[in-house]
Amino acid sequence: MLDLKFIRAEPDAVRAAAAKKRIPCDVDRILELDVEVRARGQRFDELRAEQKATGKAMGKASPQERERIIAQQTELKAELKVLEDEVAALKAELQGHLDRVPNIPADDVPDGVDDSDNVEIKRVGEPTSFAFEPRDHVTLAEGQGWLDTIAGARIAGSRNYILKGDLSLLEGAVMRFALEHMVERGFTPLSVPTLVRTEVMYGTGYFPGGEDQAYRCDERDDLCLVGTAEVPVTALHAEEILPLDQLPRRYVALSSCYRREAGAAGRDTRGLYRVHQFQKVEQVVIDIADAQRSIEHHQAILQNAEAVMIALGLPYRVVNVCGGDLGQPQVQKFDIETWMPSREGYGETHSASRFHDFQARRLMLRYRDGEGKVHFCHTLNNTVAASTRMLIALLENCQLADGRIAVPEPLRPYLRGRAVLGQPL
RNA sequence: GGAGAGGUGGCAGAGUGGCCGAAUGCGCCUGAUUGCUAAUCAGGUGAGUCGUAAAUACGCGGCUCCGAGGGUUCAAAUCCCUCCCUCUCCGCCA
Repeated sequence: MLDLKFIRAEPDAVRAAAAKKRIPCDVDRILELDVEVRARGQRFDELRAEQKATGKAMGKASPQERERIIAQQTELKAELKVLEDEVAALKAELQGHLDRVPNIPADDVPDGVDDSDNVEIKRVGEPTSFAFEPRDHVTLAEGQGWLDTIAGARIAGSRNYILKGDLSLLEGAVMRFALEHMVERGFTPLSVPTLVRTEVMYGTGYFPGGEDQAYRCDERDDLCLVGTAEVPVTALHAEEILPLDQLPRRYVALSSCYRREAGAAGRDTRGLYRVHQFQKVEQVVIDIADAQRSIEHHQAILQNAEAVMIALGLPYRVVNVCGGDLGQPQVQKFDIETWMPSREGYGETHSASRFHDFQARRLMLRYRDGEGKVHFCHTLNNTVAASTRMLIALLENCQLADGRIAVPEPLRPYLRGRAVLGQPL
């Protein structure tokens, strides 16, 4: 959410942002409603002041005066009720608009419509070359008896899967490696709820707009399954005013992630690329409202993830996500895309976002500066490792000619020292 | 899930219809005093919003907020209803 005062002062910046992000936004209506709400709000405040002042005289009034006052107050009350309802309706409409106003993208966010317009800014490693015909991750995993998508679908529907044996262990190894990698870098590990109140989905900017992508409980419980630990972790300090000396906060959390993938029917149906449930290690930074500091954090969390990829020897590139592919809340987003031989291309494995105070404003996540003034924090987050897409990259890039998998050195301690997994196929 | 007790400012804790945005204590800030520290004394110390103003500064003024939302009343922290949360006991259970 943007500051209404900012929208009032810089309506053209908001219009430009909406255009760049291809998100509809009726700035004129917002400004109209803003004027109306304030005008009627002022009138309401005046009447209310009158009501209170008169009411206070009541206690000391004589019986005759009381009758007169009550008559006067009854009239006021009716007028106030009408005004109050009007203001409430206007505010609700205004809030409905504000909930959908996009955050302002950074100047160096490229113009573009969709992910095909994202701009590559860095490439590390070369696409893996093989002296043999490489297998895709499904062929490898099924060949080794490590993957059962038929049973997954029978149990939980399409886009669900069962990892077995060493692939299940490899998943654990990657997650554990990623988690410890971040703990070493000073991030505080958290175990968090993945079933959260709907208001938390709203606070982090997933709602309104992302309802189709999230699983919700039925009306008995006002809860949703999160698509990422970003949601509960960013909301950890909601409604708080953090002391300056406790910032920045750096958190890392391993969690299950749930995605409905509505609208993706028919896309990436084979294998583990697009699934309803996976595990992910996520990093979140909360700090003061300073654009430059946020940029530094953004670079830092990007590097934290890149270090994982480099340690695992996986070829990847970094893209600067274009306006049309950016979500409503982000100021800027850098995706890491990892080489996936079966796709003969790079596939998104990480997403590093910075939000300025967009999430913090909704979450009422604030801090007190050196002068005692209260501000909304800045928030950022990035993937460290997402299980299924990481497994695709590992299986396909680290496969040997005989269908076994060479384990990157950093993962071996989590696999009892084994350097190779599987049997010759 | 059943029974009971509660949710008030950074914390503790008063307040059962108007004089309460809220006693008191602790903490914190400023000043006074004091070799230093401690102690003592005086004053101050929530968030938000609207207005005033050259100003997102200081100040001044209004309004909102006593878990959330509704209701009763001329008037609600206080009475009623619903929900959320915490604690105690019982039941169930990984």
